[in-house]
Amino acid sequence: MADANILNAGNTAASAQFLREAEIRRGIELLYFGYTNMVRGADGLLDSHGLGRAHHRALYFIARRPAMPVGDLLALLNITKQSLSRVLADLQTRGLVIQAVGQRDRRQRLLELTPEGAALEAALFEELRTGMAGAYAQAGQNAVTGFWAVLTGLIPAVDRPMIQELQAGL
Amino acid sequence: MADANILNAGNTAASAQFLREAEIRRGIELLYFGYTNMVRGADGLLDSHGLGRAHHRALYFIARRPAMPVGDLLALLNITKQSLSRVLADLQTRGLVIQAVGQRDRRQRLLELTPEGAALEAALFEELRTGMAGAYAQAGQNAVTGFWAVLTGLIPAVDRPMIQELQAGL
DNA sequence: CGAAATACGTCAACATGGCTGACGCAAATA
DNA sequence: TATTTGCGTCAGCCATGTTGACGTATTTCG
Repeated sequence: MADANILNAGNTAASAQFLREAEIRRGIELLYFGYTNMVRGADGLLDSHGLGRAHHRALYFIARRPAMPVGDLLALLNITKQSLSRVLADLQTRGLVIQAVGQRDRRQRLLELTPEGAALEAALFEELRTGMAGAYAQAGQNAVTGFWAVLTGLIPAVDRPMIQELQAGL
Repeated sequence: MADANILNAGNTAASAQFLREAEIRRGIELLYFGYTNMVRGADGLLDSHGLGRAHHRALYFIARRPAMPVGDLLALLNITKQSLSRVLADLQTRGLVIQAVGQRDRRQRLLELTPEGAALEAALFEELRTGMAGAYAQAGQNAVTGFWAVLTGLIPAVDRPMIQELQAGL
């Protein structure tokens, strides 16, 4: 992160060089292939449970933030409540997720994983963990820091607090 | 990249520490949000042309590798030819893509962008470029190198040559 | 207190972009 | 010449996103 200040301290010539199209395209492509390969890692396990990627995303975030209200999950997933409702209905029917009435605000429905849901999420996470841990180990800690920095920069500033809250204290 | 050797030279205790779950989850989440925000950047322009993300992916790769045979594009996109055929039919109908018979192998159909297709791809690329260039600039060159390294590690080794060929000489 | 806003659920219809299976044809290759 | 390869196509299905319209319980505000 400190590098940014050093490198871009008014050095527009170096910036222009640095931001050449080929380097941008390389980033786009690696991001595309890296992302799709990561999520593909869990497809087999999802399939064996009759679930899809949308279910995985919901399980993932509920595991990450237990007692999350439906509205917060909607904001993270950035989909409509109608889309989410199908996914949540599936998960509840299968006994993987339960809802509790909020205590502070009784209109809220707080989402929780059942023990079975937690077990499945853990198994799904393990599939992702393997790939990510391998990539981290190959690249080294310094690279991981850069990986985080660039990805953070891709997220609109308004959305960053939401994600920081997700990751806070973990 | 050299860091990896230094950091992981048989230091299993440090590795275990380094690969803690929280750091894995952070990577998963940033990769998810970073990827979705990047691709979302082009949605407006795609919409205004009546196209979707699948069309964008095809346009992108055809622009990247002119005269690419259909089979190569299928391998990059990792979808079925039936799925791709719908997308290519749309693009050809709109005059954005044309096919030429291969000279070496006349069974092949080599994909090319028309001038209109190239113009649209350039505009779509500009949407992505803005976001990626901003992230690169914020994070710094050193971070970008780490970003590439981690993402490369997420791609199965068998697939890497295909992507390197895509990026070769650019 | 009463009105308005909020959090959530639901029904219905539709679009996008994946998938499988089955066939056909022209061109290259064994 | 027989087989394999590269590509196209018809047909149907599935997962997951969308819009629009309503309903209900609860909270908040004037």
